[in-house]
Amino acid sequence: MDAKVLGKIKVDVAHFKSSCSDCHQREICMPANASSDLLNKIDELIVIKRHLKSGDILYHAGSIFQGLYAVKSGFIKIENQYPNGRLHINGFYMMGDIFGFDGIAKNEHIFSSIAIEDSEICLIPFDRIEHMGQEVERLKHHFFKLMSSEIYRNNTMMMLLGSMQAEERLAAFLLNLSKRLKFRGYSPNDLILRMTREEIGNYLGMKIETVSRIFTKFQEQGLLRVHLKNVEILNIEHLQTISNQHSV
Amino acid sequence: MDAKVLGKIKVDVAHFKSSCSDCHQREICMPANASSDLLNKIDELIVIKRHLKSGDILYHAGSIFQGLYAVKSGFIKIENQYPNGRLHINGFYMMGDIFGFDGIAKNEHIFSSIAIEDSEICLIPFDRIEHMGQEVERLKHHFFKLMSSEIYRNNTMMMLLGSMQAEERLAAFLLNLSKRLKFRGYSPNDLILRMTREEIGNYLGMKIETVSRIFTKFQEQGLLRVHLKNVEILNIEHLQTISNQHSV
DNA sequence: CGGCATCTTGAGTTGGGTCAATGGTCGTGG
DNA sequence: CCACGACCATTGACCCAACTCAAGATGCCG
Repeated sequence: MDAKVLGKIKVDVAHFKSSCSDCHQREICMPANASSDLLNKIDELIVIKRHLKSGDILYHAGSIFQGLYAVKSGFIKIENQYPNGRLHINGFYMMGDIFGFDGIAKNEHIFSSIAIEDSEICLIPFDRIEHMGQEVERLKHHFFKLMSSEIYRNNTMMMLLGSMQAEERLAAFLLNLSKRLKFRGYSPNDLILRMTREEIGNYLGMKIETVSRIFTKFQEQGLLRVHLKNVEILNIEHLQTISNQHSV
Repeated sequence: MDAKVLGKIKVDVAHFKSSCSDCHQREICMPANASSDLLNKIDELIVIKRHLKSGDILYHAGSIFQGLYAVKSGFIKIENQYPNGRLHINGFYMMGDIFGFDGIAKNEHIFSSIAIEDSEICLIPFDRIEHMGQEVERLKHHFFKLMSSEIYRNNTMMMLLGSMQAEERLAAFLLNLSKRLKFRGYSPNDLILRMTREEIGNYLGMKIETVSRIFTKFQEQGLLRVHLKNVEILNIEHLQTISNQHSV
């Protein structure tokens, strides 16, 4: 592994410091507390960088757990295929996000991980971290925090799925994407959806037709300008109101 | 702390070895791999045992994170109060379950934890574990596994909330309770619900009237015998069919 | 025994699902 | 460059599961 690659990876790793996995409504971002020692340590850990094409499967349910993954570029979806044939998309991960925690419990993955556009992914071998002892304690602690955030994020999704109306869900989804893009230095108003309407619908627990209808409605209300995967947010405040409106 | 108390705690701790946090459909139970050294180690860690009365708050959103909790007896619900006033019950924890992971991310709790019947709880101070070094590596690893299981459990709930019908949800809920009771050596057919219809409804993303109607319907179909909080499962296979039926 | 919380049941309404048809976009290959 | 086909998105008409509102029933506790 040459210095240039190491350098690039170091950039990835920087995202660890402030990875904001999927914050809905409340902020759950990590404190920027990783020392440069830690970063060097991680350089030794991140051994594999993989390029995925859209549709490629990174791992599927049952694959042996090798470690966690950091998204360098692109978009990844995590989905769960149930024995009865049902499928649920668990989350979308973008640059700087870390995923793969589902593999820790049984040492094999429970979900599947699929690129929804061409992506670059770094593997962080977990067992190596686990056996490096004291030095990487802070890193481990960070993983605990990431998992805890994931649990919080999940709860937010449960809340969304369990008690929000379709319009609120879509508004929350768009605001979440917007926030994550802003966090990464992009415009919070110009979204390019990397997923299909079908995937959005599955993620949000609604049908593709409903997703489509609500996009149209939001556009008619002047909240968005929608053209297929390009979504421009015109009135973020109103969108916020919608995502919170059905109180109690 | 006297020997008797230590002894009692050791019993709690045994649940760690095979804690089955909330398995829906697929089994996610932990391998029984804790050595007795480890158990002794944990004895040193578990310092506080608390008795809670029904309705008591163990911690609430914003409380400083002290550690994880193991349920010795009773029933605990975890709920999340949103700024807009909405409330969502995240899960129910019973004897042998470990909860409190929501506090790790920000070093303060994000959810609230409330006893829904008189309960006994053991605190496992997390920072102490984090700073005990190599010896408790396996314990830490176990916590990683528990958190990973929790993430899986959450996903199952998302799936349930996002795409299952009311009858399927209630069937899945009852089967889950049944399985957890069986796992702990109780009859899988005689359930005493510790939560109200309202709490069940909130957890499952449906209204109290719907919960009630479905209980009635299941009873009419001869699947259950229901009398308030006492539920006897008469036909577990049929219940299983219902919870899986709406394939694709 | 009364007061209160919880649970059940009924009647009417509606959000979002289903089914079906059409329209757009993009990649591929002639 | 255009034409074809595959996929994706939109729109309309209809329907039903679950919600809302409202009234009663049941059990519990002082």
